[in-house]
Amino acid sequence: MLNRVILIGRLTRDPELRYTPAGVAVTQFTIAVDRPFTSQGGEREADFIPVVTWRQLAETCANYLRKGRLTAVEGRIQVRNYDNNEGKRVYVTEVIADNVRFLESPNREGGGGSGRDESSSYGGGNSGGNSNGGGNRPEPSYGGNGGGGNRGGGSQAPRGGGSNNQDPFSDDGRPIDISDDDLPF
Amino acid sequence: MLNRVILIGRLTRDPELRYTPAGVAVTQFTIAVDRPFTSQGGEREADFIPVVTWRQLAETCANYLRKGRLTAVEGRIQVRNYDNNEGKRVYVTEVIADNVRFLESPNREGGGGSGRDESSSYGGGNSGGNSNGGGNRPEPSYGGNGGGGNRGGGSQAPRGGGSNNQDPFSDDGRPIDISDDDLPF
Amino acid sequence: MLNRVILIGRLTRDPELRYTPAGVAVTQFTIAVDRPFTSQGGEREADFIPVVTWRQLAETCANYLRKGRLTAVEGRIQVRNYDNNEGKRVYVTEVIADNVRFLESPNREGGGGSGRDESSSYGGGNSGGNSNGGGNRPEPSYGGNGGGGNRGGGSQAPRGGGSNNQDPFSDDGRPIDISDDDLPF
Amino acid sequence: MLNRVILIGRLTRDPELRYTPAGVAVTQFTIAVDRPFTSQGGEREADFIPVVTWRQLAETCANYLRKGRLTAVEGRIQVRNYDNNEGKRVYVTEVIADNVRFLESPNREGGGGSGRDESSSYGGGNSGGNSNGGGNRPEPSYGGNGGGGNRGGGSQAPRGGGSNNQDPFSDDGRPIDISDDDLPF
DNA sequence: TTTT
DNA sequence: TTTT
Repeated sequence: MLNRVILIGRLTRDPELRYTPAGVAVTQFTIAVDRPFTSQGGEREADFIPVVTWRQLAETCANYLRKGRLTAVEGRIQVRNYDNNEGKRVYVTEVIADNVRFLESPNREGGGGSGRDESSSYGGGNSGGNSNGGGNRPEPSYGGNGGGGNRGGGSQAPRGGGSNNQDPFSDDGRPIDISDDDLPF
Repeated sequence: MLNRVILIGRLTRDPELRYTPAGVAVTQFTIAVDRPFTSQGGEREADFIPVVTWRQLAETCANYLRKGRLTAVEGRIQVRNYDNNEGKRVYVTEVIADNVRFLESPNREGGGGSGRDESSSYGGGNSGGNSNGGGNRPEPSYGGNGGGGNRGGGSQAPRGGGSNNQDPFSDDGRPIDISDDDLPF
Repeated sequence: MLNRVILIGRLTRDPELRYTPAGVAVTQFTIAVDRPFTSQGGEREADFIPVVTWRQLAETCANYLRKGRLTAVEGRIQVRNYDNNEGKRVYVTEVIADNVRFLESPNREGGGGSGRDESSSYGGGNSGGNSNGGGNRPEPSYGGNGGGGNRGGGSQAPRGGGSNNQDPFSDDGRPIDISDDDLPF
Repeated sequence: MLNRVILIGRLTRDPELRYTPAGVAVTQFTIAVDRPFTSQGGEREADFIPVVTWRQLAETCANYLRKGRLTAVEGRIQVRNYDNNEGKRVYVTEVIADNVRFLESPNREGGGGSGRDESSSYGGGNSGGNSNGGGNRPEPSYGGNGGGGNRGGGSQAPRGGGSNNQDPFSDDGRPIDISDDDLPF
């Protein structure tokens, strides 16, 4: 009856933008949240928490978030389940975000792409960007059966390079050519 | 770097109290949290979210929470992983609670046990109980590899029936005789 | 850039429904939230936190909340200020709620009105009602010094009579009806 | 019974460190949190929310936070009241923080002090610092109507002067020279 | 009294 | 001005 999550952490990879068969944008990424203590062995540990965003927020996240970027996420915990290829029920827990805050500005000098150097200095400041999900609509579903998630290389998720344009469709933005079975959610 | 969850929902079963080999109390339960919308088919859906509490809070939850009870949980998301018997890595997501609020008072007239009638009328009011976890200590670990979790019947988790005693040790409270392999986390 | 509050407490009075000059519904109430510790004198203390809801949520709160009722509130902190009659700036801090959970069902036997007996026993269960604010729109303002919205006394705010339309307590009130086989744990 | 606040915003000034008569550290600062919408006049607005931290967390905040810095704050809402010099009751709402996250590292090139240039570029990255309050202890009080708090001058409030011990960042941070009469709490 |  |  109440389900609220707030996380601050860093993306473990570039976000992945997909589209449902009906053309709804979905972006998935994982954020690493350091635990507030060290393990018994003195190790610094983190939880790796999968995050899903939908529609306009999905487009914005795909355009402006990158691996390593510090990010605040607000949403709710969702537990999906599906039967895997061995007929065994698998449970997947994700945070469905309705608000994402970009706590670090992108590196304007640097080029695009997921492999770029993240260590160069900041030219501007950290103004921080904001992005809100819509209202309280349910998210579209995929019809139940989850799946693998193809993670090939390349530029499947269009990203707008260093463009200043807030329009998520300023880059190609068309549905990617992957089968529904590859959708990881 | 920040990881906060607040849930309100109902227990799907009575909580399960266990002890680590070192004698630390751990209580596990699942709360069903209704989603704020219905599915495409108009169905009322819920997320079933596993919750873990430790030490004193574990004892209190085991003593005062029961199946169906409305409960508020505050904590953080933790993602554990272990390799299952087929050598495959399994990820388990849980909420590690440090604050649990009992939003419904126990039924004083009713007897104890997990099968009792929950529908009888309230004699007093719903004053609500409170229980806080300790500080920011790390939780004890089990050494990595999860396992099955024996869920036999009966009264493995001592529960104090309708006793008015706040002391979680008013019932026997001694470690239960189960092997570590039975620990569900 | 992120502003999130979650409170559970009891109404100190019946909620007050007003309307802006433009006819927008606003409901104000205060919830008492017990502090998690006692004062140095061993006293049990509480914070009295003003809450404001708008539009549909305002109507629902006015209809279903009453003095003493246990309630969960989700929203954001807002700090207004205005110049009082002495020309001094006054700061007012409120929680603008976009989600309110009714954690106690109304007493169906009892009559309406703010002075009714709250001590009678519960007939059903506490299924809990839900009510969400709309999207992310800004709230209408009063033009500075609060107030506005005239209403006589009496029954302008219909209060949940037996109406079934959007009654958050219209469901049967039993714990969620799911067979054990559906439970994923 | 539950009272949780999470804020992300920027300090409007340098934090102010004080000590209670008993020698307990208290740091006060205000964070500006941009509202998620513009006013009817298209203005970008913010809420200015006072934050209070105690003990070790107070020292750390005084040492490492500065005006303009992006910060995450976790805590609870507290409403104090006292009678002012005209015998009128005044209510003060603050967030008592038990967890503060430093989302921007200090400017290593720049000098210390509250008037320094904040616009120069970052040399490193934004690793972010962390600081947790203790457990669930009540905060020391000032004896009701604010004020008080004597402390000698000098270096009781060291501000990281080069010390390396648990310094998330390091800058100059000398004690502020303000009389006790200026204490707002 | 306010931050970017 | 405060709730249980």
